[in-house]
Amino acid sequence: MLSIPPSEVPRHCNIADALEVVGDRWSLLVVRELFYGPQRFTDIARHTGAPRDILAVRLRKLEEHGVLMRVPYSEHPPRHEYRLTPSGRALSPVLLTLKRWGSENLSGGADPIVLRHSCGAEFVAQVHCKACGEILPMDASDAGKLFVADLPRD
Amino acid sequence: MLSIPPSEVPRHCNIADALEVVGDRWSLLVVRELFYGPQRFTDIARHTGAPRDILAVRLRKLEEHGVLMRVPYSEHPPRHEYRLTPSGRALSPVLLTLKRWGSENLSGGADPIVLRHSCGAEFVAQVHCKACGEILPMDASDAGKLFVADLPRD
DNA sequence: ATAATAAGTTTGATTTTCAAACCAACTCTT
DNA sequence: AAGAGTTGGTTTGAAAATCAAACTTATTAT
Repeated sequence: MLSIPPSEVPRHCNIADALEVVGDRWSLLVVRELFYGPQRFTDIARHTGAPRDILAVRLRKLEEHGVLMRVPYSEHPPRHEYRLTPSGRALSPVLLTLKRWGSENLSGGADPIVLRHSCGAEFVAQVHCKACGEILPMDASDAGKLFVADLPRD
Repeated sequence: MLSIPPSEVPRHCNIADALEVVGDRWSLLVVRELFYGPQRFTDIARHTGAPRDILAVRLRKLEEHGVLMRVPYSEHPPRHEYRLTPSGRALSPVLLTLKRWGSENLSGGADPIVLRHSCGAEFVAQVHCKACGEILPMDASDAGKLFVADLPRD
C-alpha cells in the first residue's frame, strides 16, 4: 500500500508564477490602462488610483518582467511613455476572464472596459476542451462534473 | 469642439471589482487548491504557503463574497472543510488563462495544475471575436492591430 | 519673472504581513 | 486516567509594504 507523504512545501505552479508578477493590487489595472494605448506616468496614476511611489516600483517590476516597455517621447527633459510588450498584450485573456467573472458573479454594475475586434464586435474569452471542444460554461452551474484535477494528493 | 474633461477619479470597472475580491497574493491560490476538491484549513495553508492568520482572514472574505463555503464534517468539535461555490468554480477560466500566460511568458517550468474534461483531454482558454469568431492569438505577436478599446480618453 | 507640467522621490504615519507561539476542544495511545 | 497528538484557528511582536502629501528637478508656456 503506497502512500505519498504529505508535502511540507507549497505547490509551485505557473499560476503562482504569474501571480508573482501581476498578482498585486495594481499591476493588472496598469495593464488594463495600457490596453487603451501608450500611457504616461501621471495618467496611469490617475486612472488606476495607485499611489505614485508604489506605481513607480510596479512599473519597474513589470518592465523587468517584460510586460511593458518605456518608449521615449522627448529628450530634454527625458520623458517616456509606457507601452505593452507582446507579453503584456498576451494578458488580454486574463483581463477578459476576470472582467466576465466580475460582471457575472459580483454585484456591481460598471462595465466600461471593452476590447473590440477591428470588425467592431466584442472579444470574449471561452474555455473549452482541447480534444472534443466542449465548452466549459463560465457560470459554472454544474462545472463540478465537467473537470477533474490530476495531482498528487497527500 | 467637444472635449472630455480629465477625470480625477480612478476608472471603476468589473476588472477592478474582481481584483478587489481575488486580487491579492493568496486568494487565487486558495481557489486553485479547492479545485482539487474540498480542503481543510491546514492543507490549504500548507499547499499555498499562506500564513495561517492571513489565510483565516482571506477565507472569511472569500466566503462573504460567495466564492467558497464552509461545509461541516464534524460536530464536537465543530469542524468544517472549504468548498468552492458555483461562483468560485466560475473562476476556472481566470486560472486557466493565468496559467497559460505564466507558462508561455515567464521563464519557469513547473506546470502541475491541469484541469481536465471528463473525456480526459485538457481544457484551454481562448479569446475570440463574438461576432466573426476570429481568434486572438495568445502569444499576441501582433495583437495590437487586432483590438482597440473604446473609452473616454482625456 | 512666474506659473505650469511631468516624472518621479522623499517623508513620516498607518496598515499589512509574517513566523512562531499559543489556545481550546477533542481523540488517541498507553 | 494521564499524556501526546490533531485541528482550526487567534495572539503577539517585529518587519515590511502601503499610503497621501509634500518636495525636487528639468523644461516649456505666459
